[in-house]
Amino acid sequence: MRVSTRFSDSVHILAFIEVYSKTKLTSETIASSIETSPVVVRRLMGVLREAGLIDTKKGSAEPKLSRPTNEITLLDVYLAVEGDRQLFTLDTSTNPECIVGGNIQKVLGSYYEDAKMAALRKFNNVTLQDIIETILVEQKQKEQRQLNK
Amino acid sequence: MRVSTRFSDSVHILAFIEVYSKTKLTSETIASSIETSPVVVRRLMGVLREAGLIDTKKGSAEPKLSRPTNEITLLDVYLAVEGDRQLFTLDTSTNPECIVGGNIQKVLGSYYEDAKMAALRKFNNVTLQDIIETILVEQKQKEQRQLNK
DNA sequence: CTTTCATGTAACTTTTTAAGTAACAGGTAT
DNA sequence: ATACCTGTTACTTAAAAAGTTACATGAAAG
Repeated sequence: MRVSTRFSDSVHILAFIEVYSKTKLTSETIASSIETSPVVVRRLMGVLREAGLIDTKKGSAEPKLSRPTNEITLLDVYLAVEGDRQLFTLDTSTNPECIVGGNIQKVLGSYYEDAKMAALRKFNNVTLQDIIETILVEQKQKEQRQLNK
Repeated sequence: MRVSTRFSDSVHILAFIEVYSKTKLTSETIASSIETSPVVVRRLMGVLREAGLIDTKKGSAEPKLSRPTNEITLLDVYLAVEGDRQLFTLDTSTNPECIVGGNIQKVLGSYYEDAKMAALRKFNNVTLQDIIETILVEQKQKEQRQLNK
């Protein structure tokens, strides 16, 4: 398949809404930062709205975060857009008559779960505030490097 | 895109080779346990061979593990088939002129790396021997449940 | 030594999933 | 009332992996 960038783009949208909260936040504007189409942005924002992460009003370009940035974690965003889709993909059609084929799904699946959980725990410890603050620090460094030239 | 089951299928192949080491191990036989085509199996086995996990001989249906099962980890298999592909996908085309678009890749990317590393560390602690022993225990439980009916 | 069977590999097709595009009904606001 | 924007549907395109076909070449048994 085409690799999904929905998680990545959703974090982008949330960070953008916060960083540019003083400006006009049309799906067009946000799309130009992500370099995608406005429809893709509106679709993702629909998902984020349903997950209770943002508030939007039809017809009006004023999306707002539903909670402070330090109360939104990467895990919240991940779960909003990916749900409980498996992270490592099990082959779910294996021969049940075979010792290996008949048991590997359950066995491998549980190790996959452990690994996924380890990753999601990391995401639960990172907030949107962390992301934004780090972005702003990176930006200042970048500007300083420009000046030093 | 279609979701890849290569990691899953590769573990399947390795476990199958060990569990059924006394039988004739054609790509056809292995494929019937995975419920896929022999070509897919041969392709994956090619990858596993290049990664030094199995030894095969052209024309002869006698694949062998290159190392004992307790010296092959899920991480070895994962790296063999997935390489260092990103686990969580960054959107790599964002607007560099924007504060968010210009920095989010680096920032999010590093959190993605942390999460991926946490997952891979789990995989590095699980050996093929663990997988096989657990499969065999599951199988015995299954057989016992049959008898109790 | 030839027949049978298997591997390794290339080329092509199909399937799947998400992104991109077009269109539009219905709010919002000046 | 006019201009703009969202939310949503339907359709098209793109990308990646799996499935399929085909075949050259090696192995091994009679």
